[in-house]
Amino acid sequence: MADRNETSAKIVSAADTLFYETGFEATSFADIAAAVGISRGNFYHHFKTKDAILDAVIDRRMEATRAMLADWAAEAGAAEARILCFIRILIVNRASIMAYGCPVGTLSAELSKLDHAAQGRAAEVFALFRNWLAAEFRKLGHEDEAEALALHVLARSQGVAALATAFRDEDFIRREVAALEVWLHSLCVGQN
Amino acid sequence: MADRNETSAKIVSAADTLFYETGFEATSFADIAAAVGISRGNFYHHFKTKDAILDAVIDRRMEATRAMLADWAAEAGAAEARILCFIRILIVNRASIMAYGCPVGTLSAELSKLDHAAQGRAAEVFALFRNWLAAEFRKLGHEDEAEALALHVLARSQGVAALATAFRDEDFIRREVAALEVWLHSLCVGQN
DNA sequence: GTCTATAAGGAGATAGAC
DNA sequence: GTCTATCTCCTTATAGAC
Repeated sequence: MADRNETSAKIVSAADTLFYETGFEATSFADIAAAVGISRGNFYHHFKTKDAILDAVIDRRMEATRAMLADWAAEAGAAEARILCFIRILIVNRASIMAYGCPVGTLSAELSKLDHAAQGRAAEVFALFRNWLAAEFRKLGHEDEAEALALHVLARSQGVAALATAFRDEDFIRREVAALEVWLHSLCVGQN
Repeated sequence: MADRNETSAKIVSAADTLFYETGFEATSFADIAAAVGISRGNFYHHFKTKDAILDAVIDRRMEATRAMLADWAAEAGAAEARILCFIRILIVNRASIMAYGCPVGTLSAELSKLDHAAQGRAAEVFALFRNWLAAEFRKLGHEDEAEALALHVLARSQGVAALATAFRDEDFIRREVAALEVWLHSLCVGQN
């Protein structure tokens, strides 16, 4: 649906980046068209409205997230190692996080303020992480608290991203990631 | 500076609310003028540019934050009780946080994406909380870690606000606040 | 200090030629 | 499938009457 052809895919890819780096509202059709290298007129052949592009961008992010979570499940053997993959995105993506925040959290926040129809779909990207993390915590033996633990990790990582953007402090990111690793390990002792 | 007269103060107050509830970029002069009940023309008599209103709004938030922190310092005796005042804003303001997020964090995030000149001033509101919290942690005897602990509490509360907005989950807020209270108390044992 | 009227430009969106 | 030209609406901002 999102990648009917090459030009459509390029548009969605450029919109994805621009929505992340400058925001949904602040990104104009002209900006996306310029990034792809097509005219504004041609643009409307592929997407009728700005909301249609947003839907395609969220589709793209859903797919990319599913692929990333599947990769982590394939690479790392134990649940603790898999959850560590999630926590360490903060380190891997620290440069873009300090500049633009978390793509999931900032889009969700912006759409909430705009009272946009797609805010529920944006939260589904969050839900993908939440459900994946909860499944991993269940594997660690935390059946009853799995959902709460998943939300806790998600919240900690969102908070780190928010402050990292405000203060541009890389040491802070590393400190918080280290603290999260200690916290996670304390949950695994004797249960892994 | 911000409240030269009554109309100016009304404009800044209305802009403060609108910037929070719908975002800086998405709020137009017409929106603010309509909220105050004045014409767009009159508007420019008080503020020449949109950035000038933003500066005044940040000034207003800085003042309001200083006043709130001073109140907490006056009300609550021990450092633990004061820090609890901060943590419990999440409960007190849960309705608006679930709808629009944290006013400090969401403005900071939006200005970062816009690469706006005022993003540093928006981060100063964060710094007000950080410095105040750090001072309280020092009183608890955590001299060396005071800054790190302050950033940690700030990050936890930012993360809770971000996910509360995405999932509109009040129970989640209460759970995380309870966890923060336990964490804080563990830092106070034998040192308060 | 407040208003109406209006300028100048950019936004989303459309029509139709090639 | 891509383009240019255009439409309409809304934005920030100004001019000038009262």
